[in-house]
Amino acid sequence: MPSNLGYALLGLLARAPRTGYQLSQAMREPIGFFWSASHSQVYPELAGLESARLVRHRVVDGPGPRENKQYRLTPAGRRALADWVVEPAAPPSGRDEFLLKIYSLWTAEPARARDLVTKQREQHHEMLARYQEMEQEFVRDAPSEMADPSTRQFSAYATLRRGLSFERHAIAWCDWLVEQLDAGPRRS
Amino acid sequence: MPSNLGYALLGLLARAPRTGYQLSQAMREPIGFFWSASHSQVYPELAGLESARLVRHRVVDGPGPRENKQYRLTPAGRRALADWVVEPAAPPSGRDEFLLKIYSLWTAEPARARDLVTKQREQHHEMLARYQEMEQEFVRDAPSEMADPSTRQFSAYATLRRGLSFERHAIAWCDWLVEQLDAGPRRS
DNA sequence: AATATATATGTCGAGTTCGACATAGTCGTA
DNA sequence: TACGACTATGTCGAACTCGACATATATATT
Repeated sequence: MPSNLGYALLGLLARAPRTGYQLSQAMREPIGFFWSASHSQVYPELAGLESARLVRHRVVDGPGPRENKQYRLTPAGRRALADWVVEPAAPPSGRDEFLLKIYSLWTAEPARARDLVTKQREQHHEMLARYQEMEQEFVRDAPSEMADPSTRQFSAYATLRRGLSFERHAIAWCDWLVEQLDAGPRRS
Repeated sequence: MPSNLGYALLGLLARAPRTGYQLSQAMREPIGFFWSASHSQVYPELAGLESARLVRHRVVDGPGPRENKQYRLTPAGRRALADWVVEPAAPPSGRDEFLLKIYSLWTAEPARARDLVTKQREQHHEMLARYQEMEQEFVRDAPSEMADPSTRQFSAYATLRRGLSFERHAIAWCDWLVEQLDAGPRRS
């Protein structure tokens, strides 16, 4: 049984054949927005998927110095992916270093605390801008597929839409927090 | 240098002295909402913090069968926590199994895809209800501290507020997604 | 009286993840 | 022509994480 990373790779290969290097790049972006992995994880996982007969590869020639192994899904791989997709997902273990800091924010100097939050707000703003650019690309390149749930473009757009919503709400929350910090201690 | 888990424990001990068992429970809830860890991680980490002189323990008697080690922060521990809090947080590695499934949703049968999303929506709804109960507890127990950023209650409320906002947006996104799935393939 | 659950602290092994190391050709820039 | 960045595939070790195992008393339920 593949790991989540394995299914991420199967999901990419279901869209198009790719080399290990290309898969590694795709794991940075766009998959990295919700599941990241470095190339040192990708290559062993890919070997595992092949020994489980879920993917196959053939050597093609490319610009690089090494042999290019292009991977594709097998019918069994396609089935494994479709079965996994509809199984309920485990609740996210939810590791957010920033929220962990916020939980202890009361121990910090107020001015430094404010800096931390405004810096985080800026980062969310940058991510939002990046997502908005990606949204424009969808509108440009695949306006009709975006509304058709049976297309790979729709699935990708759905994840992007979650990112947009998430960043907007994170910014609003940062704004609220800065407001509270600026108001300071108030005895009622 | 402690790990993030170490700082989570320091953050709990900055609020009150606790035993390893109590810390393990707190890592489930409320810390678990943004940073989870099982007791098998807590005990070794606690030993590490002690050898770094960031916490100290003394044996007290309790209801359990074993000795109760009650831990507290040292001045150095308090300093280490306050310094860590205001350092910028690393961007979250963002591992969301559900979004990974959504990225491959187009490979699934429409009816099963719909089931998956509505089930996820229900889970978000349950979490929202839980958070709302916790919010009521804040209003009941510490209405004045909630507005004072220098209190531990404010910090905890700030994280709760993020959870509330996150769940509401997640539900709205699920609703949008179900709507799209129900509309089905539309050729324009 | 028996059973299950909570208290309480730990160890162990398997799996996951990350950064660093290794190798080497191509292409654009200074 | 030297340098860095990109292409391309892989290994290695350290750290992190999780579930299972181990032990043993107090309390509540059946």
